[in-house]
Amino acid sequence: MARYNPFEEAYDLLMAHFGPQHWWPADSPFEVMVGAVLTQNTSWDNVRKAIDELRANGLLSFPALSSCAPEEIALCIRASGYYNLKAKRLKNLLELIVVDYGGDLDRFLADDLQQARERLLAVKGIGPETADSILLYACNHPVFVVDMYTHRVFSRHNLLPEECDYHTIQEIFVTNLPCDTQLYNEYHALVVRVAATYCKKTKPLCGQCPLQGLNL
DNA sequence: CACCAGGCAAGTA
DNA sequence: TACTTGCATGGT
Repeated sequence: MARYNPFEEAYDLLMAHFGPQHWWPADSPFEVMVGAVLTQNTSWDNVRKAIDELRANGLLSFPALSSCAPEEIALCIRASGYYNLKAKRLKNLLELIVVDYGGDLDRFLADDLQQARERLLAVKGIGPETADSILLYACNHPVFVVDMYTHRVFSRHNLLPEECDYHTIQEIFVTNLPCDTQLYNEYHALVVRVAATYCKKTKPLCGQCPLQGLNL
């Protein structure tokens, strides 16, 4: 039986402090995919405004967004920043569904993890975090999502080195945690929550952080 | 006013 | 390979 380790302990502390986060904040897998692109280096408040605007224009479905010109998408997602770039990235993602899955979103959602991840990463504008967010929160694959917050929170608590790339961080977590979609879902959401609450970039340390209770 | 926010790709040397 | 730059809005 596996030993209790700091990464499991951190999860228990975060869960005890914050409770379940009920991620991803979206009404459908397609909305998750759109949000995953829009939230690149962008606050969720701004992303929500953009998504609301897409919804108001009836564009929050694969067929609707597919038949929409990038210029019109850009207008809707203005609030999320980088709007021309992200309109193009959304189009690239939609094109993947058309080319590799015959325009059938459900086929993409049901594809196996390795193939779906390879294909996502081949899309211009989809990097490791965006791909893994889609795989976990839209497809329900057991993928541990890493982001800036993951690195900041855990390096500050000396559980990760200062210099550590995406794949290395991901490996550390998956080798120290059971492979479980629901666990990974809740874990990443809790990391975002604790970072937003107690681990801001400008504030070096916070005594209120529940991870201060880590027993190392 | 400066800085930050759930990245990624392209350019340079 | 390793470092830099562009992309852009809205909140603090």
